[in-house]
Amino acid sequence: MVNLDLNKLPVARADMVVNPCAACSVRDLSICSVLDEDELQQMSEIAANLQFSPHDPIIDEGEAADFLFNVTGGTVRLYKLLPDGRRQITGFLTNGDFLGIALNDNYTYSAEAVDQVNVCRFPRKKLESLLDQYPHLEKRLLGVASNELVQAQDQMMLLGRKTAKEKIVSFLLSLSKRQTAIGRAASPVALPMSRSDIADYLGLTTETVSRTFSLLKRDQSIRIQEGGMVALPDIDHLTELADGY
Amino acid sequence: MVNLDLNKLPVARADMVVNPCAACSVRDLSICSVLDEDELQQMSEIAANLQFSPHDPIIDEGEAADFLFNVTGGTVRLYKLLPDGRRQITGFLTNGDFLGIALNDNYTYSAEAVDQVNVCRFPRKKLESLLDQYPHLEKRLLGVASNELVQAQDQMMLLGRKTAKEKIVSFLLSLSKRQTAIGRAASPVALPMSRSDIADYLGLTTETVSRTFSLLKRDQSIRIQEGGMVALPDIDHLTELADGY
DNA sequence: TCAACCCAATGATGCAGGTCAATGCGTCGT
DNA sequence: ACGACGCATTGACCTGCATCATTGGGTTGA
Repeated sequence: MVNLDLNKLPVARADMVVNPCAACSVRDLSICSVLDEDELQQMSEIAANLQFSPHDPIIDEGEAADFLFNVTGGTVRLYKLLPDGRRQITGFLTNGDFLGIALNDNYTYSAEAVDQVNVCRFPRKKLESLLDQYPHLEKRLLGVASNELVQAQDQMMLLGRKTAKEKIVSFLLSLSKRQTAIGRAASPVALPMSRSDIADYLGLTTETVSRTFSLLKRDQSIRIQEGGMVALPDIDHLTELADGY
Repeated sequence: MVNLDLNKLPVARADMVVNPCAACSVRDLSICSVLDEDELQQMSEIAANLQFSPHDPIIDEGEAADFLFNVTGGTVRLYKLLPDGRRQITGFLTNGDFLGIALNDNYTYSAEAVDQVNVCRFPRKKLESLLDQYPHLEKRLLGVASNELVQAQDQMMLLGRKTAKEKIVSFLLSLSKRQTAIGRAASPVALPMSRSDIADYLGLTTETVSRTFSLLKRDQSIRIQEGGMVALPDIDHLTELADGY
C-alpha cells in the first residue's frame, strides 16, 4: 500500500553500494537500491517478474499477505469496496512504488492493473528476515511509510473539504509533480486511468469529473493534447485553484 | 501523527524487559514499553511532561519537527487548514498515541488540545540516536505507522463514499472500539470533542452532525446518557448501518 | 462492414447536505 | 442575579453534485 514519494526518497548513503535491481530492472527506485551485492543476489533468487493486463486483479482484500510487490511498469489502482459496491480508490501506484508493505497478516485493500503492469514480487517472509539482517532497510521502509501518511492526510483534506474543481486540479498537479519527479517531460500529464477511476479516487461521479474537465478546458486552465495527455499551462494559477484561494 | 491502534500493538516480546515509563507514567502503551532499564533511564532524563488546556496549540504545521510526543492523558486533534479557513481534522489522539513520528523536517499538520491533555515530550534527535542503537524500536515504529496507514485508508473510504449517517455511525463505532480496547467500560462512548470537531473530522457541517445525532436518537440506534456519554445498544445493527447494508 | 460494447460528454432533473437564521441552554465573569 | 458568550439544536431554504438519460466516438470481433 505504500506509495513512494520520489521527491522525498532518502538519498542512498555513500557507504551503501547502490545497484540496479537485477530482478526487477528498476534502477535506484526500488528496495534493491539499498542492498549490496550479496543481498541483491539473495533477493533476485527469490523474486518473480510478473505482468498484468488492464483490469487484472493483483491482490484481493482479505487474502493472506504473503507477498510484497515493487511496481516496475504501468499503473496500479488500490481500492476498497463497501458491500453495496461503492468503491474508494486509495491510491495509484507507478514505477518504483511498493505494494503490500503493511505488516498485517492479510491485505486490507485490493489492487488491480490500470494498464499493462509489470511488478517484481518477493515473498514477505524472506523480506522480514532481510529486515532483521539489515536494519537500514527498516529505516528506509519507515521513511516510505511516513511519506505515505503525509499523502494520506492531504487526501483526507481533499476528500473532506475540497470542491469538485479543487479536487480535479489537485489531482492533476499531484500527477504532474510525480511524473516530473520520475523524469518524464514536465509539461503534459498522462492520464492512464479512466474517468470512473478518477471519480472513485476523488469522491465524485464520472459525470462530475467529465464536466469539471470541460470547465477547466473552457477556462483555458488545461489543454487536452493528442493521446489524452493534459497540458497544464500555468502551474501557479492551478496551484491557487487547488487550494481555493 | 501516528495514531496507535491498541488492538494491533505488537505484543512485547518475551526477551524485552517491559517497564512502566518512568517519565510519562503510561504503562505498556508508550514507546517506553520496548526499552530496557538503561534505555529508560536515558529517556526519562530528557523527557518533559507537559500539560495543555482546551484549545491550546501543541504543534503548528510548518514549524521545525524537533519533538516527538506521547499522549498520556486527554484528547488531541490533528488538523490541516486551507487558506480560506476550511479545516480537515485528520485524527484524534488519546492515551498511548504518538504524535510527530513523521520523518520530515517540519510538521505537516497542526495539533491542539481538545480537553485537558498530558503529553510526554522527547527531543527527536535523541530518539533518532536511540533508533540507531536499538533497531527493534524501528520495527515497532514501522508497525505503528503501518496501522496508521490502514486507518487512513478507512477514513478515505468514509470521506469519499459514505453518507452522513454512515459517517456518524462509523465514527461512534471506532470510538467505542478504541475506548473498549483501552479498558474503559465498553458500553457508553465518551465524546470529548465538539460537534464542529466531529464535523471537520467527517467532512460534514455541525448542523448535519447535530441532525444526524437526532435522527439516530429517534431511531433508538443510540441513547444519550448524562454527561454526554453515548450508549450504543446494538453494535451489530450499527455495524451494518456503518457500511450501508 | 457492422453490431456490440465501452467510455466520455452533456443535458435535465432531483436531493443530500450545505447555508442562513432563530432559539435555547450551560457556563463564566462581574 | 444577570448579561455575554460559546455551543447544540432545529427550521427554512438553497445549491453543488448526484442521478438518470441520451448521444457519439473508438475499439473489438464475427
